[in-house]
Amino acid sequence: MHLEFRHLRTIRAIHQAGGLARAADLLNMTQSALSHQVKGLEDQAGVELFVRRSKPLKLSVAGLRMLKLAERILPEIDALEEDFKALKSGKTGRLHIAMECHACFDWLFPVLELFRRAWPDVDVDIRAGLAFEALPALMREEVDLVISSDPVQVEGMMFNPLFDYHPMFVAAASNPLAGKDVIVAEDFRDQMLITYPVSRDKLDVFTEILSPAKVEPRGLRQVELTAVILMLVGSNRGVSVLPDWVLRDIKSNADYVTRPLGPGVITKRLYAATRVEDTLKPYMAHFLKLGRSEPVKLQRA
Amino acid sequence: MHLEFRHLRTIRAIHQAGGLARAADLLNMTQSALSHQVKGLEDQAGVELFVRRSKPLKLSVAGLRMLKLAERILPEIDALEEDFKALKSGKTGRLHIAMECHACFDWLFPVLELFRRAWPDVDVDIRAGLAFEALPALMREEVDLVISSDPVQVEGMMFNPLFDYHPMFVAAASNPLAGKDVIVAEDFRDQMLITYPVSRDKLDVFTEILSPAKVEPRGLRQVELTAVILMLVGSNRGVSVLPDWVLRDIKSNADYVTRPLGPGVITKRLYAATRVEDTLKPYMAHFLKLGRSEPVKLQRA
DNA sequence: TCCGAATGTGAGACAAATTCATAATACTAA
DNA sequence: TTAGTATTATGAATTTGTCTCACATTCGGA
Repeated sequence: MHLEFRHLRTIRAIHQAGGLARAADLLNMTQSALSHQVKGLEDQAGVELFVRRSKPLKLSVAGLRMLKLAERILPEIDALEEDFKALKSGKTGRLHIAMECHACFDWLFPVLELFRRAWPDVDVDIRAGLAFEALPALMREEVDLVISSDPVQVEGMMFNPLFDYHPMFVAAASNPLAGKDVIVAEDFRDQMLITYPVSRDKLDVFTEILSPAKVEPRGLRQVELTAVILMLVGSNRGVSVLPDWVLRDIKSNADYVTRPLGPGVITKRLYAATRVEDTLKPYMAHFLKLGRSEPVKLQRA
Repeated sequence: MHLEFRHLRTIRAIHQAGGLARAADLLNMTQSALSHQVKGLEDQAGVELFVRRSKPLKLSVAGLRMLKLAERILPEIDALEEDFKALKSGKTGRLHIAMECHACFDWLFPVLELFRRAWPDVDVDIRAGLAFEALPALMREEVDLVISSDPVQVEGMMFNPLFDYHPMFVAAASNPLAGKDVIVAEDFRDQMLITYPVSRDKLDVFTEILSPAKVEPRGLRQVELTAVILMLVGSNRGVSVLPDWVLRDIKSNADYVTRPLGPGVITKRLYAATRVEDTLKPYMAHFLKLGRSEPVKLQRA
């Protein structure tokens, strides 16, 4: 049975119009075409859809069954078209974010809260699973935005700068290094270093300080959660290097000391990588704007 | 946007098969045709339905939205086809009955009870409203069966005989006519006659007795319900003529007398009129069988 | 950088849907 | 009944759309 949407519309129109000729008008086609179509449909279905004995053509039992289907399905099609229209105009869409940066939760969450309120119809998600390669996933449209501090030139991708930050040294107030104003690579030799569980090329402390100086810390410990890292640091089980925005809460805490890394001032920039065709979408533009301004405000607060 | 079921099937197949070429196999068409179709669909929708960057073609966000629709709608289509198949094989259908015979409730109800148990999927109804013309309604498929005792030759209709009955005279035991063994037309001259509220040509007492003899009863009273007629007769407010099956309950009641009409024995036959094309449907055949056998059993009980 | 697999393109064949003109049929009102 | 009107059916020609075939293109991995 070769049913088509056309047929459902026909059934509905004939029912509404109460007759074939009027229905033909409704559907902008000739009465003849409708007659042919109806006949073909009945042949296909092998069932009489209409009562032909009476002149203003009327639905039969089977026809009514089909009408019910039509009235259930056709609005769904319209809904789909509405959704597509919204998609095209950018009112709706998907914003699945992959973070290459563990500590980014801290500012990303407040930003996403603001975003959700402005774009309730956009499907938001964060993929913290750093196991997979974020940029290829972005290309494959498995995610729509990647937070990263390592911009690369890739066709079809765009690295939108968000804000600058400084990797900061953090240790317990009781740690001997608390006496120094600036921490340099050599200072790590006697320390247990606590980092997120990612490869060294994703960790500022290695890329900016230790690797260039070819210094290896006394020991290394990998911890998932920022709060746990701070706890361990607080009890002097090790030291760490974290973005400054993470440390705003403990700057005024007497148990900790935070120090800039040296010798020179180290500044890093965070980027949001997107597919070029997405960059112009209104909700994406809005998210980028929030991602530029909000974290800065947070740092000041 | 010119969506068709074909497209929904395509979306689903591509998702299932995980690629355009494999999907083409699934749908028994060339990969080329699918490619054309998909392109056309995307043009129509104005939305990218697929991620083309990676080679085994994959659904995009919009594509997934459409997939959801497909998975909701396609099973419904299948269900419809199932229903139609069942309709064709006659498992399901409609049996709306019109009665030209008021008293038929008495045997029809038990018959319908039996029928409902055997054909639960057939939509059963009785239209007692005798206001409308039953046979034209049958033709127009407003009803599917007409109980009648006046067979007529009509193209496309069939009068299936059910059973024979005898119109019987009934009166109060105190009525003078109780003394007679057989009641003839002249006997009605002094009586108040109680009938159903239908035209004379539908009443056995007129068609069989009074009209031929050109006798008019003393008075006429029209009452809707059989039980009320019997009540009035019991209190000797009038006499009546009813089919014998209605009177089986009062045959043994000392308040009433029932007498045959004369001079000759009067036998009438009840028919079930159907449209010829319905007559072969299994459920219809079954109903006719029940209509032939059950009322006879009832009369004996 | 090359190979193989997967998708895209264009022309022609074919099927299906539509239209126009007209016939057949049912309803309505006198 | 019957004429008149409204409604549906039919047939042939035309248009539209979809498929296949053959070939071009692109992508991903060795």
